[in-house]
Amino acid sequence: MAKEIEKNNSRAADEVVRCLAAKIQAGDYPDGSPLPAERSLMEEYNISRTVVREAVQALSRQGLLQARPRYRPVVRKPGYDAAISALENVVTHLLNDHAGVRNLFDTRIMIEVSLVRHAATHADKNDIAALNAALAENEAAIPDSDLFYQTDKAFHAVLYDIARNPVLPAIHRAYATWLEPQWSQMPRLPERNAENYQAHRRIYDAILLRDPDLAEQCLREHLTSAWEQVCRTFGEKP
Amino acid sequence: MAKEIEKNNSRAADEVVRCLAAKIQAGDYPDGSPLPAERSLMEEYNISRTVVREAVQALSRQGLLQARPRYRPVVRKPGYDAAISALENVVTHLLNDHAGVRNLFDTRIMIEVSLVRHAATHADKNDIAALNAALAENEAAIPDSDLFYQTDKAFHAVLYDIARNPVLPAIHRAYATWLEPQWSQMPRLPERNAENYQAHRRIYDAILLRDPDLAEQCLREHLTSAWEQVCRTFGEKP
DNA sequence: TTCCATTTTTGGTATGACCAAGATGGGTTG
DNA sequence: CAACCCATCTTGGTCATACCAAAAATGGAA
Repeated sequence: MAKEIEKNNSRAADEVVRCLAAKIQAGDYPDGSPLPAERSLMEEYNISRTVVREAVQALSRQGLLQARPRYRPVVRKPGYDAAISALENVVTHLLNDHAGVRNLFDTRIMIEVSLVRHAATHADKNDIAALNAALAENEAAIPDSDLFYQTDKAFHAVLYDIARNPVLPAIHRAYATWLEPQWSQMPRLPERNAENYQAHRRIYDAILLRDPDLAEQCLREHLTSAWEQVCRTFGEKP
Repeated sequence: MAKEIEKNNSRAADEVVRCLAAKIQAGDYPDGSPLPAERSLMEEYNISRTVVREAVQALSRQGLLQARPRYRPVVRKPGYDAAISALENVVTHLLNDHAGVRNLFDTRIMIEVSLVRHAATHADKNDIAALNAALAENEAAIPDSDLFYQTDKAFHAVLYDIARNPVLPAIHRAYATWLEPQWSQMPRLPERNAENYQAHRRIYDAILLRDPDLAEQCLREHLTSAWEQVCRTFGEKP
């Protein structure tokens, strides 16, 4: 009851936001369909267009709507990727300094260490097969740096999939997106690719051996080496 | 050059957003100070108040401004907590179903496992002392469930601090915030507190023994038990 | 100096208008 | 008949203005 009083404290748009969000989640309106026109929402809720636009803007910034500039906002049911995309702007600021990148990269190391340990103890035949396939494509792509980058991501993606937690692949995509600028400026050489492939293979072998400690060690060496490469490229100290 | 054309495609507010964001990051305007009044921004940028408000809303949703309903927006330099708070709304939706909560909780287990393993191998004297102190307060709070909850969080917080990565404490606060609703509905009994305290102690002991595997096992048992408690409370299957 | 009442400032909302770019529909053309 | 093009309507983006209520500033009284 105190709650209503607090909320009464201005913010007419908030109620509309909640209502629309509820409707989106309830399936009415369906995912992928355009939102009703602002002018019709405005009379549906008995509010001014100002408020409608504020609500729409809020929802789109939350990732529940995809609002291209001149087009009708499109409903996008909230997924883990939507959550991640909400972070994008702030993360951009945090990545402005080297320490920020380092901190983010450290969390990636931490997570991937967990993933390979988990894989080394829990991976089933299908997981192993997926890793193997990714590894093969990775090897085949050594001469083509662009393609190698894709297969590199794909190999790591398999690791994120093994845990069967839909949050993790979203996190992986986030890392890939956020750290992309760093990577894209780095020189890409086939010999470097071969090195990375060997690292992937060692990780894979350790998982096959069901040795989490070894897998962790290999993964750490792999990512640490990648980080040192980044530092050399940007002339920063590790 | 194509970029300008794309951006010219509407979005007058975006430029203002970028400009204001830059000024915030540059220190002009200083952190914690209120933003200029809308009407003055409006003449500074030669735009209508509509656009000013849109920009302010955008910035506040990104966490660069803290905009209470009726007050002047306050500048808040982007930190890791700001990033997390940007997630809040979407996460709320994701937590609507049991599976979402489970997925989130699993990531917490994963992260904390990494943390205790790290602590077991790298914690220094100060870290141990901090853990010890948190543990003592935790024990003392067993009879008082509210206080126990605080000290419980504090104990886990120490774990998040040991890795010396500012991202992690922010993540911890996020978990605490997001999972709070689940916890707050659970019965809090001193005997349950005592159980949790014992679990904390076992984790601490394992860290003291420098045994990452044991620490991981204790942590897993602790969190798994907590999860089962949640499931019993809400009548869900694990 | 402290405190309260008044005035000013400022954020929240409503209206109405205009523009330009998408969406629509009907007529023309191959 | 289908593909194409232009006139038109629709709709999102922006602006200007006005009003209200709450916050902040101000000034006078105790």
